[in-house]
Amino acid sequence: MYKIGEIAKQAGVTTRTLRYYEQLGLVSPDEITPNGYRYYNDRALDITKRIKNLQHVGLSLDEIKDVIGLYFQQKKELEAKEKTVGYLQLHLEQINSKISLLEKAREEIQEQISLTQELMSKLKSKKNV
Amino acid sequence: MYKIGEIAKQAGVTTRTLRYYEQLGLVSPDEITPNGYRYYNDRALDITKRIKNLQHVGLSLDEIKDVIGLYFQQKKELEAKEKTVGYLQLHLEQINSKISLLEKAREEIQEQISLTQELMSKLKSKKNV
DNA sequence: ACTAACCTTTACGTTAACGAGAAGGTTAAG
DNA sequence: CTTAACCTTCTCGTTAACGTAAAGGTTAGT
Repeated sequence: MYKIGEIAKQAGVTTRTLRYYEQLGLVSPDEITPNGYRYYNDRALDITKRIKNLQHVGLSLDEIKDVIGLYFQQKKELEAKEKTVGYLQLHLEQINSKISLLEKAREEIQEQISLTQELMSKLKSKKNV
Repeated sequence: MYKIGEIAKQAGVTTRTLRYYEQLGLVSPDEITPNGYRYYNDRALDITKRIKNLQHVGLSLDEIKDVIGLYFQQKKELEAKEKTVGYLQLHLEQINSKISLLEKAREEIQEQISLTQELMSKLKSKKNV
């Protein structure tokens, strides 16, 4: 069990952020002692890291709320599995479309790089005459 | 030459957004007539679309401002090419790290999908006894 | 020349995702 | 048993990226 500061440090966020996530229903402490101290487990750390990653690639906390559970399914509940698969596939498409946007960008950048480098070598050969 | 509404429509943004981008120095009209009307060319449309894409994969307008020019280099200026290549490579790394985050997410999702589907088929075979 | 459908600037409003105190209680090591 | 380093709940502030009128000028088709 870790206190909030420990989790925050490991996940690279502030304690404020963790409480805010909790408020949004994204991550919750495993236990809250009578005096109000939050105690987390490793799972909360993983979730927090994943939230950060998804956020970093352009998802809002609101969108993340809809999908974060899909990453950390307990293998117990046997109901409504079909729905789960549906959500997973939707999310997969979302991810894939972002990937292809980024890959397009990457191609363009690489093209610009080689174009520019060609230009530079032409300039250098002129200088070396 | 297109008026602002036309560009907005094509790019899938509002006119407000275009003026806001202009204010940030991201896209400018080709010409502004004496009465204040903005007239754009196709290049502005391309830029706007690219901005939207980059924004969609998690870059802020501030970050975009630093790189958007790299996508639309005029092949004229022959100075400072080395710097340009440097910036391009930095941006490329940025893109690549986002891609790998997304690919990790994708793998996890796919794993969850197959896990869940396995579970479902087990359940179905039980039912069919 | 009329009018719908554009365009302009100015300015206040909104949402998301926290940051930054204030005021005070808790823990853990020496 | 003291004290530094934690933790708590407020509450107000901030930045980004626009939205949304308000009040008025312009264009283009009939």
